[in-house]
Amino acid sequence: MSIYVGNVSYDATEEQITQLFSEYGTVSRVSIPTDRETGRSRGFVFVDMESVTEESAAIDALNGIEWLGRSLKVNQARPRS
DNA sequence: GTTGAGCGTT
Repeated sequence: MSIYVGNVSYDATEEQITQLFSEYGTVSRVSIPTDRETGRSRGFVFVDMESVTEESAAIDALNGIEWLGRSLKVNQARPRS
């Protein structure tokens, strides 16, 4: 069970993501995939929490909010291919 | 600037 967060600012850090999501539960993992060539954030992150209840709460609360100047798109993550 | 890795031949 993990959360996908799209449209995230390139300036966002794991720590900032953790703090944001910790408001709604315990963050067990944060992943910010970076572009292999440029080393830059790709503009989205993945967050895992300790229970589906917490994840649902976080998705519900954070989807669509403005954060670091960007409008977050928070969804249930798709499985990695 | 919207879904994570790896470079492996079952």
